[in-house]
Amino acid sequence: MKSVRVRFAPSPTGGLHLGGVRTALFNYLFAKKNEGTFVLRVEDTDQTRFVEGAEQYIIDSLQWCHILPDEGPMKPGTYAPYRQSERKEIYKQYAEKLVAEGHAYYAFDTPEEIESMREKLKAEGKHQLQYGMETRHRMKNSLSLSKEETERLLAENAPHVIRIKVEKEEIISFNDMIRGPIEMNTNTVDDKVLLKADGMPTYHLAVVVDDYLMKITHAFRGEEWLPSAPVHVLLYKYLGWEKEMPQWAHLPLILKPDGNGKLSKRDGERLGFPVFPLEWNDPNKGLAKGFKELGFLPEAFINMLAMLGWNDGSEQEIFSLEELVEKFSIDRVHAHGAKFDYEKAKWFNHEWIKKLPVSDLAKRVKPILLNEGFEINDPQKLENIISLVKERCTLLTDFITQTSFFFKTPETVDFTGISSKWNENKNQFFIELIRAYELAVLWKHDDLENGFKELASVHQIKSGELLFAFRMMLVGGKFGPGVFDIATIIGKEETIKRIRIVLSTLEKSTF
RNA sequence: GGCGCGUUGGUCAAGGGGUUAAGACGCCUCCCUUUCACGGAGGAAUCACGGGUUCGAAUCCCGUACGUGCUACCA
Repeated sequence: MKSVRVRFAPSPTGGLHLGGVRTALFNYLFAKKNEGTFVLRVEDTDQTRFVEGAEQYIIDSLQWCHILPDEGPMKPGTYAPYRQSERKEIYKQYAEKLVAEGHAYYAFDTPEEIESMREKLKAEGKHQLQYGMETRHRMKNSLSLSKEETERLLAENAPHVIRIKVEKEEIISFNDMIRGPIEMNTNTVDDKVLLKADGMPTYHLAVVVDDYLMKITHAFRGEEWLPSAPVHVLLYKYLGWEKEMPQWAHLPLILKPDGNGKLSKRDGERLGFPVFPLEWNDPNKGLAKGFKELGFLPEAFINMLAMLGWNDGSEQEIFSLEELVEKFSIDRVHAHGAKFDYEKAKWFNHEWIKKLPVSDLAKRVKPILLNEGFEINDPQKLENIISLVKERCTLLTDFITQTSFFFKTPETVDFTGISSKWNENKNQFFIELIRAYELAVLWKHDDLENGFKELASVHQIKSGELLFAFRMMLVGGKFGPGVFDIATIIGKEETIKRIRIVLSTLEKSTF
């Protein structure tokens, strides 16, 4: 059996958005599952749209998600180079071969001439405005021109492209791993440009040549490529590579959450969620935050992406990369698009925060807290804090507000809940609590709680109201883990300090 | 316009001739918790429409509608 080689071939023009990462993920899963090779190749066939830094961005993104290519632009292997701009001569050679064998031709038309052809067709009431079997004889190309004229133009270096010559009334059929058998008539296929006037290939020529030369066995790409698949099948046929044609899978689209159409960067801005794995700074479109910066775990990110268009038929929803490799099967990928749901994406992250071992989670949370200016000197203390608050955190960045009171005295305290019910008795309770806590030798959770409750019954106050006030003193707001857990961690001195601060403020405002 | 692909609650979805049509997110109610979460128990909400085929259709076939993609010297 031939070993599996899949390729991920993004174009470095607009970063790498959700759909792109998912294609990469499915490629990776399929390759791993079959103990095959994952090839990363860069489709920079259009220099005018190439964005500087995008190639590195793609690599960084895939590394963040732990989809590490075995081969790629960073690690040239047997089939290098992987950048299409570096393979220019290879494509030209095959394009010329196709011309020589009568499957392609030179076309000398200017864009204006093509435009006027379309205008004319429109005027004639035609629906199909393509440069193809119906129109090529009216145009300026090596099929309509005499041999001498063609040679003269070529000798003069007249600008020209090479177009595929699509034959009439031919049924193209191929099998899609997701959609099953697909048939299309060549009559609706136009004579696509294969080699551009600048000598660069179009995508159509480049994929076919690269996949063949790099011995690709399985090719996954977005559904938007389905209509041009016949051109690629034709190229395999004309180049005599039919037996080497990879198996295709056209992945469904990821759609906007609210309306219609493919998810775009603008939708993210409009609806307030990221569409890029990492922060992406497009020189033309500006900065866009990524899932990483917003506090997503890569585990949750790929888990969420995998479930958008695939499931294993069971009720399981939380999968690690390893589990995905084990369970993945291409025939369970859906044929229809799925709307992206940011709420569900956050739910995945929440689940992963709860699932990850505390020590692992601490490593990822620590830099975020350090960046916030929190002082972390005791790793065990950090882990204790994290295990106390992790259920309350959906995003990694939530740990900032959920842990700040462990590191800093609250700057503002929400008094609205306590000041209205405040009285001298309660005031006296806390004064005595300070005294009792000052005398505490061991600073233990249960002792603190018992002491607190005994004192409350002495004062004949329901401990609920007091606990609420105590929480305000320690946390500053109506959230966080148990108050005695907090007191235990922040320590005697800090606990007493916080009670005093609030007490004096209340004294000023209430009495 | 032409061609392709698709259509199960608001969203992600299981199901592939006989089911009370799973489950998850979100929403609502209650329990737990004298906070916020976690957790637990419930609830509302679905087979796009019309024809066939069949004893029987969400499931198979055909139409229609709707959605979406392509229709560039972009990928």
